[in-house]
Amino acid sequence: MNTEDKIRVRFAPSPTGYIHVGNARTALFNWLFARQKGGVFVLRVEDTDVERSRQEYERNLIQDLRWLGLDWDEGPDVGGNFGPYRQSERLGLYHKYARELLERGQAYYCFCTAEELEQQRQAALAEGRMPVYSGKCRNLSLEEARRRLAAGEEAAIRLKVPEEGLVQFEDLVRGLVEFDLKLIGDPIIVRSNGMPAYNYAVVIDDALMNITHVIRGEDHVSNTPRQILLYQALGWKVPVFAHLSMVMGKDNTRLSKRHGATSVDQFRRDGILAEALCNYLSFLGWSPPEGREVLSLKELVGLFDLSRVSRSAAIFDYEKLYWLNRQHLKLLPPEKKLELALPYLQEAGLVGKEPGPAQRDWLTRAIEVLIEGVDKFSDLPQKFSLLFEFDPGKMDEEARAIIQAESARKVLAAFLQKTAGLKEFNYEIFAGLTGEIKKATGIKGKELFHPLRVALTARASGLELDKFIPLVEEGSRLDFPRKIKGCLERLKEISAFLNL
RNA sequence: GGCGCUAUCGUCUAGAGGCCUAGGACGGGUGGUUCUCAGCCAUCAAACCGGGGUUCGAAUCCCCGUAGCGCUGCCA
Repeated sequence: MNTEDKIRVRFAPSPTGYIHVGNARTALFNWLFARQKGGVFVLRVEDTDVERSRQEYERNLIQDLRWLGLDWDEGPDVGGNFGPYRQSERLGLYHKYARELLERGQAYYCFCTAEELEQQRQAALAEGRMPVYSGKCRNLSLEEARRRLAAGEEAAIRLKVPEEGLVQFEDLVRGLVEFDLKLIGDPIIVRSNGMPAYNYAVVIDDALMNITHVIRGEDHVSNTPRQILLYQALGWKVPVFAHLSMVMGKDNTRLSKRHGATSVDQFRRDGILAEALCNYLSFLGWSPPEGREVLSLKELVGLFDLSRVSRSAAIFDYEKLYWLNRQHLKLLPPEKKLELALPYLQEAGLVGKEPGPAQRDWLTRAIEVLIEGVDKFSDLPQKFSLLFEFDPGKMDEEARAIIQAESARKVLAAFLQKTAGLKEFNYEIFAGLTGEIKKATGIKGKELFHPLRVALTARASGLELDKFIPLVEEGSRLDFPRKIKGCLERLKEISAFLNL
């Protein structure tokens, strides 16, 4: 394969805030396609909207994309042979080709005012027509236009589009799509403030950057004919298009803050794994050929297939994302879990700034057992409260009921009595004692263990006691910011609480 | 309003005319795992938008309707 037909795709966000999962999905699909085909992935920043674009947003964008695990071969931060990669730095290019179109008579200056245009638009809408530009300035000569410009008048530049005919293209996910030229009208390519219009800038950039496949959201389908017309006017090769369906919220409206976390940044802060998010995002409109669904980024690259992308909109399902995250969590080595969990535990005030080896070792084991069934890292501190908190006064109804049952009081009295003089406690002692109580009272199983669980944890449910007891005992000897109470201390408190 | 796109379990989807008694996954229900919760395992319920064609045969192709979404900017 020579460089001429090497696949080149791009992700071209505008830096107007944090990156949304819908856009992240588009970025991912482009990246997967490029990586699988041995192509080039380009990052281009579309910052021509002076009103909304902000320099710092570009940093967020890059940070989010990198966090997701996507990398680009060319972009504003890494350079490349087709730069610059910020539209604001390509203004000269847009003007150059606009001039060419003007001189060839394929574009013209339009002096119509915004008010004038708005009036026509309303009129068209009222009559049920497609609001198409009237063509008022279409036949102004370039000389006259330049005279008026020199005299201080402002003008936008419009592309001269054939009045009738059909524009069609073969969309990789949608098949043949066609539009009637009568409904298109002459689009503005350069605004009167000198900035390029979106539909113009993308074409110049995609063409100059040798983009072969334009993979983007479905909301661009209606822009595509105008862009194709531009390619044709410039005599350039039209790329292949693939339009991805929209991502919706639970109520089938566009995904927004109302629906919960929607930005990549939010998911990262919630403690969702990047790989799980990519895995989930890949299922929005695509499905793997075999049944296996828990897939690494690398596996995704191998399996991805644009021809398997579905055409209908997908609703973002947090439950499935969490499930996938749990699956990816399980696959992580213990050290990695500790590394990722630590900030959340520190934030919650459970762990100090630099935990020593003993604490790290203990935390690693605790995380290993507590992370079962946890959706995301931000839920972990709550789980840790099982170890760090013990307050009989805060027991819920269920726990109280268990501990106050007739047989429970019997078990507890016996257990408390046997542990009264103990200086230390561990699981072996616990197991020995419960054996004795079982023999002495005949109480066993749930009746025996459940009250003891409540006595030791002040909760009705939690870790298996053979895991819980060693963790609490060892944890109580470590110097955490929030002291962990040992079992004997807990028993003393529960004894006082129950008045036994 | 116009134009475009879409339409399979609650959700993501498989399905490219007979392999469909419509498959999988999430979520839900039930049972098991002899301390709980979780996890895990097993199991159940759950869908082809409606109407016409085409065909020996349609979830799959065509038309109409309906619904949803997108676009309809000198935003991107």
